[in-house]
Parts: sequence; C-alpha cells; structure tokens
Amino acid sequence: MKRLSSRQGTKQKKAPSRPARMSGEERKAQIVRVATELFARDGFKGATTREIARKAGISEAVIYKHFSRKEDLYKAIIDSRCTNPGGEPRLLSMLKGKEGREVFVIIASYLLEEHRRDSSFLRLLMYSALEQQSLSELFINTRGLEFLGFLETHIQSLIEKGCMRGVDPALAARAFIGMVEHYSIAQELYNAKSFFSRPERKVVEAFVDIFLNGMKRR
Amino acid sequence: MKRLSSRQGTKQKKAPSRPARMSGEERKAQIVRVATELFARDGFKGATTREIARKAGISEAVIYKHFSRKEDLYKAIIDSRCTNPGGEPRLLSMLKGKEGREVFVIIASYLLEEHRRDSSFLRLLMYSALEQQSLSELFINTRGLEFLGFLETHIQSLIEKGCMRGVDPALAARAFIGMVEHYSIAQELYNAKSFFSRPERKVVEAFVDIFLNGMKRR
DNA sequence: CGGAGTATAGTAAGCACTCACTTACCAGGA
DNA sequence: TCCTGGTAAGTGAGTGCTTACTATACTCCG
Repeated sequence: MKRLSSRQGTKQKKAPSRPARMSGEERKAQIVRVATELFARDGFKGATTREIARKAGISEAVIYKHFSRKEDLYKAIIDSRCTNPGGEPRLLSMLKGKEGREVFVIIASYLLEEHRRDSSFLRLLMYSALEQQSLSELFINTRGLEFLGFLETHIQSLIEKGCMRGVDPALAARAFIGMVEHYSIAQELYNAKSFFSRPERKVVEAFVDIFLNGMKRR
Repeated sequence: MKRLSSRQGTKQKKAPSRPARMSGEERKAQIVRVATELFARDGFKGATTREIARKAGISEAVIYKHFSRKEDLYKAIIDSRCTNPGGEPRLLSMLKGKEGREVFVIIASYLLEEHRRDSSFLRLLMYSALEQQSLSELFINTRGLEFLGFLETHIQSLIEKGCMRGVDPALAARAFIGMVEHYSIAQELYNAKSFFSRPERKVVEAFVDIFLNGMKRR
C-alpha cells in the first residue's frame, strides 16, 4: 500500500513522514548549508544538532551518519568556506594588472559587497574567534591575513616608488582595512542594517579618498 | 548518620566547605565581577551558572538568592558597565577644551588604551550583538553610538570652519573610529595579541596622521 | 530567637550522541 | 514482467550528562 510513487512526479512536500531521499553527497552538502546558517546565527555552542536536523527535514541520526561529531560538521563548514572559489582567489584575480587608486576601490568594494551578499561569513568569523575554537586559526589565516599581507606589500612598493609617504606599511594597511571592514562589522555589532546606510559606492569613494589623500606625499 | 557535628565545635577553616561570609551587597558585587569575566569569555549561552558559582567559591543557589534569573545577572553586568564612571563621561571630560589634532589623538588613545586595559568589554559587546540579546541595544547606545555622534558633530564643525574637506561627516567619523577600533577588534578576531604589536603611541600617531592629512583641504 | 547566607539534593528540560531497526531503491535472475 | 535480496538512507526512542533553576534544612551572628 502507500506507494509513494506519486512523489517522484510531483514536488509536493505535503507528506511529513519521510524526507525526499537523497544521495549521500547531496545530503551532506545540504546539512552543511543548513548548519552554516545556524552556526552563523547562534555560534558553535548555541547551535544545536536538533535544530539543524529539524531545519534540514531529517532526524539527528542522519547528521551523525555523515559527521561523527558536531565539531566535524563545523570543520566541514570552514573548509567549504576557505576553499570556495568565490573567495580570496576571486579578489586577487580581480586585482591583477590594476594599479593606483583602482586597487583600493576594488578592495573596498569587494569587502563591502561580499559582506552584504552574505553576512554569515562575518558572523562565523567573529563567533569562531570569540569562542576560541582551535579551528578558527585556519579560518583566520586563509581569509583574514592573506590579503592584509597583499595590501601591505602593495603599499610598501608604492612607498618605495615615492607615491606614498613613509608610513609603516603594515599600519597603513590596517588603517585602510579597518575603515572598510569596521563599517561592515558595525552593521552586525550595532545590528544597524538601517541606522547608517549610504550607497555602497559613496562609502567606498569616501574611504578611498580619505586614505589615499592621507597617504599622499606633500 | 554522617553528622557533621565536628564542624560545629572547631572554628578552624581548614575545612574547604564554607566560603567567607559576606554582606549581601559584597557578595552581589563579587558575583557580578566573576560573571562578567565568564560572560565575556564564553558568551551568554556559553557561560554556566555552575562555573560562575564555582569560580566565586559558592554554590549556585547563592546566585539565585541575588539574581532571580541568569538574564538578570546579565542585565546587572551591562548596567554596571554602562553606568561605570570610567566610561564615556571620562572621555568627554578629557576632550573638554581641546582642539584640532589633539582631539583625535585623545580619542584614539582612549579607545586603544581602554581595550588593552580591559578586553572583556569588547568581548561582551561583540557577544551581545551576535547573540541578539535584546539587552544589547542599551549597551550599544550608551557605549557605542554616543561618541560616534560627538565625533561627527566635531568634524562637521571643522568642515564648516573650512579646516577640512567637504566629506560626509558621518562617513568620516566612521572612517576614523573604524581604523582605531578595528585595530582592537582584530586583536580579538585574529586572536593575535602578538602577531601585530606596535607601541600604542605609534599606532595612534599613524592613524591620526593618515586621517587628518586625508581630510585636509588642498 | 530571627533572618541573612549557605549547602545539599534535588527537578525537568535540553544537550550531543547512539542503537536497533525500517524503508526505499536498484540489480539481476526467473 | 515480477520477485528477491543486498544495501544505502533514514528513523524513533533511547543514553548519560549538563543545564537553569528550586525546595528545604542548616549555621552563624546580632
């Protein structure tokens, strides 16, 4: 009886009994997707396997078929974030061949846009740092420091070429990233999606403007 | 059975059983102090009443004599932080009568020093924002936005006087606070107490220098 | 004595994680 | 075409532990 043959053709999810059967890899990816959302919202400790399961429409046991511990699931999320092709590599390729002001505009736009598009990354980052996950180092190194280093080198060479003043390039890089990233962080910190909204382009212009002018030789 | 009568007669404190007796207010303040540390370390959800009690050398029940719910304890912490006299009022009084470059130096020094002295505040702030505590608004408003506003007004007047370029003063204020505050936040985010350490004075000089030069009229 | 301060010993609910079991699906022989 | 067994995918009902929070009795001091 109860042949579920109908499911195949129709996409209706009215039957609450069993979820759509999935291949292992599909399911695994789905779990990671749901878990990302919840870890970003509630942190590692705050997110529960129960809710992840519920939101994925499966039982908790399925999670443990794919990930032997909650921590493994977290690790999988970080891996997927660090190796995903939409990340730093994209930025670095965008920067290829660019010079002068445009470099800074691209970096600033990238950071702002990236965060607006997907605030979960920043939240994951902040949580992982606060919770002192040992895993957070991986996170930090691949997504945090890498291009701070790039910027530092870039500024260093501009100073050597005489285009910029002799400010400590590491500090200068931090100053620039700080202006831009703090703008995004503050939207989370002050949960103020609205309290301070300017067109993204205007924000970028102002920051790049202040920074480049500030670094200009007299 | 197990009559603990032995304790009664002797006054020796070799028995680790009972803590020093305290007055209600003393005990309350002590609990808040310990709890602040743990909430800052682990967040609201992560911190447990059990550990707070253990670290204060008392039983959980004592906590609940003073605070009817865990949330009340959290609220007490925030109150104590917001009304504490070492906060914004101190900064604003330091700024009184100051002008020009010095204003920015004072603000930057204040932020850096404040955080170095007590990083738990920044952690509390970040946690309360991430965990979407309804209480965080109080936190934010009294300690976050207030002097962002002050800075904005100050910059506005400098622009009107013709000392600075006509950049959106709100954006300029954010840029400056961003540079400075991000420096502190990054020490938590990248848990890099060491990876990037410059003398505080140098950091302040560099940031103020870049910012003021960037805002100068041509 | 009375009451503030404290401990012991709970409670019910929630947590990560497990296990014995059921279902859906596919391959291949009749 | 239908039957059948192997297996991956999924489950419900746990386990033992931890959580926030409580009921109640004991101890000290004014």
